[in-house]
Amino acid sequence: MQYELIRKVLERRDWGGAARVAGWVRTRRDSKGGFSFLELNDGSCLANLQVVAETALANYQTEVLKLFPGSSVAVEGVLAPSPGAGQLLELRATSVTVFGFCEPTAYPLQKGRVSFEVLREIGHLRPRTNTFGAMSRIRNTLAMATHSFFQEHDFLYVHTPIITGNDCEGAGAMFQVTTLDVGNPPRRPDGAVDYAADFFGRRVNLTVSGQLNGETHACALGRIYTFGPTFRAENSNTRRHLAEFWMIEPEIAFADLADDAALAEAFLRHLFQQLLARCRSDLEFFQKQLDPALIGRLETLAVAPFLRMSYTEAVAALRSSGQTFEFPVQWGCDLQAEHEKYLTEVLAKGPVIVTDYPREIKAFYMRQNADGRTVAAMDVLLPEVGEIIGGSQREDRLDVLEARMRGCGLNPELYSWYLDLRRFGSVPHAGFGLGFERLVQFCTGLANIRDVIPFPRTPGNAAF
RNA sequence: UCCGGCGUAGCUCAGCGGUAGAGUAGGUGGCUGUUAACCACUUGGUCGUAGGUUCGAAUCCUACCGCCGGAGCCA
Repeated sequence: MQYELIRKVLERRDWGGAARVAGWVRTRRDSKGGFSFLELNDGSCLANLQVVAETALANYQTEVLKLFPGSSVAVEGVLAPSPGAGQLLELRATSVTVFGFCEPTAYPLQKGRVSFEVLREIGHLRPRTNTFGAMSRIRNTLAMATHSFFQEHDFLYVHTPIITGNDCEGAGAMFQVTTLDVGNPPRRPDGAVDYAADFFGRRVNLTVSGQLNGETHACALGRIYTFGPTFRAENSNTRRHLAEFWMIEPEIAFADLADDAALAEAFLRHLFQQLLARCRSDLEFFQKQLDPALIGRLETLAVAPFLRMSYTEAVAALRSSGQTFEFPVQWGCDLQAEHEKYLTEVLAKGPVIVTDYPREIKAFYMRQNADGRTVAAMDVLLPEVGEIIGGSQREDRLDVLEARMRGCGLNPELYSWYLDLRRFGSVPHAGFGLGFERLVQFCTGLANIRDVIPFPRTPGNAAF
């Protein structure tokens, strides 16, 4: 690499040593004392490098004075301690080479604050801001920490399909994938679209969950996880939903719900620890800008156990809370956002793992408990963000699962491969799905999920 | 999809029936080892779109579009 990262340069103290960097100008301040200051950022860290460019440079008048925010340059120079406040060192330029100028009247990222709403309209430029730089580094660290956690615990990374024929997974509306001419598709004699003529010879969609596929590998290889894109065609317009998001789905064999909850907690704890160790200055930035309690909360969660309660206990706690809710709490009803908010933000003041939900409000594949009315399900709830993990022990008894599917109006014949896992050497197993963007939200304090993914996909919006 | 709020200069916003404003960014000049630099002057707008009410609409009404917040769906 021809250029040294600014993050590395900022750690140096060898005054007089040479350095060569490249990056984008954040601001320029001119001094008639015979030089200009350039704040240079290359994305390697939050901090900028202060470059001192003297009028003696051959291109000072012709080029340096035309470096507005957004311009790209390479700078060669000599490291020196900085006499000014605000930075320890500076690079005294011996040459400034311009890659590209940046027209200030046209470039939307000038020095002042730009709102998140405006930044969403310039998704191709917002990675150049402090906020998106910090978010991107945190997102990267959380992704790598995900792999390190599972790899260190002997999980296999399994790639489940993006295109799926599982047309009744029940996790939400799906995007259809087809090569047929949608304006004039082939039709069967009865007028219905003839999907036998489609690319896969059947109707297929983008996946809403890798879980069913993941179970096949857990029930062969023991411990697996997936980490990939997931798609929901719901018309959701909230700060917590995306049509395309990334989900982490571990699946473990020979495990029950308690093992599943313990895994979720250990995983989250590892993520928080890694983040605190590796992204300190980015976290400090978000703490200063968005949430004064951010780092303290992560530090607590990196060591403290999460509060656990059964759904039945949660309902009892809500009913005796003295709070008036818009939706009255009753055993059997799903917990509303206001209820989850009370549990996490008032009762626990932190994450809560709620287990053993009523069978009727949960998915068909969740294992039925001995009480006959609940299933071995769990949700991990976070303050502000809401549900970040949904998981369960899977129903491993063939007859019980088939009966449950019929009860849900599903045709077991369409799931024969899934039922084979129970037919041939069935084992107790469990798993969960973690919404990666909601995790990034929680770890940055960014209120809107559209600001924690590079290119958000939401109803009516797929620009860039 | 439902409920509510908001669309005015590149950006952040004020104006809420009577000739379109401020800060900031940009330009010019001054000053300065500066750092949200500072001081003076200055460029910049079909007030989201289309109708309507009115002598007169950025301002009131209607519809549509977009954005934001809440709800539902969930991760």
